[in-house]
Amino acid sequence: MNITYKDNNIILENLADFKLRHIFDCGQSFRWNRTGERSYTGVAKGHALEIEQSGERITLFDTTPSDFESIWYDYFDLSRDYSKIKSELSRDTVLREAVPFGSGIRILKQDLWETVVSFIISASNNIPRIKKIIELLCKSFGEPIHYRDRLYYSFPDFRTLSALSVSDLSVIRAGFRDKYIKAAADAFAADEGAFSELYSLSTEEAEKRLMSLYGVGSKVAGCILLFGLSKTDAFPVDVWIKRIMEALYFNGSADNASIQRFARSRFGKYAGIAQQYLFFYARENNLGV
DNA sequence: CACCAGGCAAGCC
DNA sequence: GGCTTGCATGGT
Repeated sequence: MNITYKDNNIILENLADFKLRHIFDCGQSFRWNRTGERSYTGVAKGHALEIEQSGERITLFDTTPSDFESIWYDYFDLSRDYSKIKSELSRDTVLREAVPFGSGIRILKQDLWETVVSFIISASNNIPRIKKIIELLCKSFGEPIHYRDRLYYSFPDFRTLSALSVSDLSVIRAGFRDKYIKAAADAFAADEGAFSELYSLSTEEAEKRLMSLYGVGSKVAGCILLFGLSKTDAFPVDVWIKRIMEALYFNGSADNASIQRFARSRFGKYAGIAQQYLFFYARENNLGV
């Protein structure tokens, strides 16, 4: 990868395995929107960013080398060799076919607290509405961020949300999920250390602790492990993954726990990345609808 | 062609 | 089974 800094923009060249559409359209994050033919704009870690891709050339607008190094390089998981992972996973015949459909997928390293709340909101919900609720949450309780003559909002921290009542949260129209959000904020505020500890725990142990949160079950915990804690062996099973796994590996019905067990033993430490290729493959091909 | 009523959506309790 | 809400769907 070639990194240059020119006119307040960071330009990346010769970066393999990176496609914005694959990264932002696989259900892992909810705060990025298409703002141009080839660009997306979003907010992460308290910073807004517009990022554009034309072919192999990626431009991060109006940012600094310092922010690139301390935020975006890590956020976009640029140190990971996805080519190697893809070739390892492609020993599986199903994945060999699925991987090319999402060849530019990267697992974003998102903020833990943000993923906890975002995936609590995702339960029994659809993406446009999840995005709306999160946008309302940020507009209502986040901090304003000025970027390129526009106003954006940070994701509100847990202390801010913990100070609210459940009824204060009704403005975001999260429905029955509002009490889960409040409970998660209280849990983080009560013992922040218990959650920063999760990074160093095994996937199983971290999953157990996440599932002790009100409103966090197996699927939501899996997403938090994968997207918020970078536990690449986590394999969240949602209805799409369930359908495609049943079709391609089980030749019939299977319960979620069996699917998760099977996937983790078959795909190992990169099961979660395999899950993303399978998810994208299922969506792109309208499988299991 | 509006409008309404029903179902329902990447789960969890 | 119930939960909130908004939206796609199909019927009037």
